[in-house]
Amino acid sequence: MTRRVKDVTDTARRVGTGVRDGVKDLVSSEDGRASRWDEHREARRAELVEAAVAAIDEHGPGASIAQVSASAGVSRPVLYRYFADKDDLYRAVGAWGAQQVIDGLLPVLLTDTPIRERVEKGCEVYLRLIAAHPHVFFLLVEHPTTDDPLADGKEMVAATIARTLGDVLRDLGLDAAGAEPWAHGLVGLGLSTGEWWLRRRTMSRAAVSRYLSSFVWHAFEGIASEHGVVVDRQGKLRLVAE
Amino acid sequence: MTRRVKDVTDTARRVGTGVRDGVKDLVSSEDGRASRWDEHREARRAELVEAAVAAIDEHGPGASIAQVSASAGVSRPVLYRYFADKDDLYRAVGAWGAQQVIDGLLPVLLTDTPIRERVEKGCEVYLRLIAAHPHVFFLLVEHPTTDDPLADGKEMVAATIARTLGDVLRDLGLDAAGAEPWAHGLVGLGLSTGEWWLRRRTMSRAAVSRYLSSFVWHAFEGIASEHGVVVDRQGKLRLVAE
DNA sequence: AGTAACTGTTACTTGCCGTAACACTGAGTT
DNA sequence: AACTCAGTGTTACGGCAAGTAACAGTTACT
Repeated sequence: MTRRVKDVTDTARRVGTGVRDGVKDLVSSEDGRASRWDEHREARRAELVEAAVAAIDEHGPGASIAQVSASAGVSRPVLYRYFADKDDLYRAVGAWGAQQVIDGLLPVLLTDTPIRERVEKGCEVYLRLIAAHPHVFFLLVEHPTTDDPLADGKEMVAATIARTLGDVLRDLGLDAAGAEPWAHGLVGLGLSTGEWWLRRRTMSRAAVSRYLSSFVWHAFEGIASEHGVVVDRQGKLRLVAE
Repeated sequence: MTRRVKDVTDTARRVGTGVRDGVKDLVSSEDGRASRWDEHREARRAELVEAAVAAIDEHGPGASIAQVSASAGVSRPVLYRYFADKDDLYRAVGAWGAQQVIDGLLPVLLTDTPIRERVEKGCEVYLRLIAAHPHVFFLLVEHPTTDDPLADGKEMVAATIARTLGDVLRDLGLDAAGAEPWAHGLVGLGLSTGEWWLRRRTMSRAAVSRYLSSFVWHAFEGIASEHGVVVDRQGKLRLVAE
């Protein structure tokens, strides 16, 4: 797995004839032969990511390209049409996993039940999700982070959390600079706790979930209250005079 | 980097003649020609780990065996006399880094200044340490975790924290089962926050340190107080009637 | 009809890990 | 003093997995 960061659009370039690179994006001069594949590529990429997920489920996070392509039922060069290299493919898998987590988590966090309940439910959901694809989860953990929040799984999740957390803080008129470090820290907290749990399995999901959520919750509440924000009896945040 | 876990003592076995495996550890029958190297091996291993650290500092966490051996001034096969494979070597590097962290952290955490101060100081020290060898730190982050707490860096730190945290909880007569998940979570929290900081460098160390320590501190205090343990004015823990 | 952008293949190159085979040194054994 | 064990080190090889080249077939737009 190389560390080199490649432009995601390389895939397109690799195939291009070079002739069509000049004045090209004028609306009328579009060649239908070029554009008709645009959505197909996306679909195919997604399909191959699914195959990769299956291969990783089966062979572990170190699954080779050969195993992935076998799982997709094609030969290896095909993969290289859609992904610049192994790293690119595995980053896409990471993004897939992250999306799963985000999709599972956001709805839970954005209800208007008491905050602590949301945190507890969120942990529960999170643990359930990672247990569904442990190997993919390990891949995500181990995979080197890139700086691109769109490509890297951990970054995707962290960015999402940072955004929503920042919103909350700003709404309360608090310093929002902490959103980023806290979000990344939170992600790490989840990753390591999850990894420990999945590897050891020495504790029920419910139990880890309680420990995890109490960690998160108390950190949140403590920080809030230090800045004059308390949680009232309905479980809502409220700014009180300091 | 293979995932296979190898017995650390393989190195010794690989060289053994096979004849001397039977009744051997009787005190008198020791052959001095065998034993005289025992400490030397340790020393050499440590020396090679140092070289690996230097190579990683220079070439990044993906440094090849060739680069490490070059940095040590020897040829590659030499490395394989002391380390079963690349994974073994890099695990040793991880252990080295973890030891740095533990050595730096424990003295700070075990003073008897107010607890919050210790946490803050600890974060500060931690961030300073990882900034000294960012690439080694990244290696540690990415390196797949093994189940052996003696070999894996993250596990080493987590185990240490789990032990001391467990002691504190037991002293207070509280449920200590949370020590493990919390310790691992704490490690992840530190790893991810550290990684984010080192990669982006968008915030001063002092600032991250404050955010990190407030996260940790409030989690700690909140959990404690939920179980009837408060922090008094001297910053000491005190069990109060519930 | 012609062609652009795919579908896919087999066979190759390259890079790096890990090992084999061999020569030398120096302290401990006999 | 002769022997031998556990080291020191080398160069050269084998093998696996990533990534590329080169080539053949298909389908819808021009």
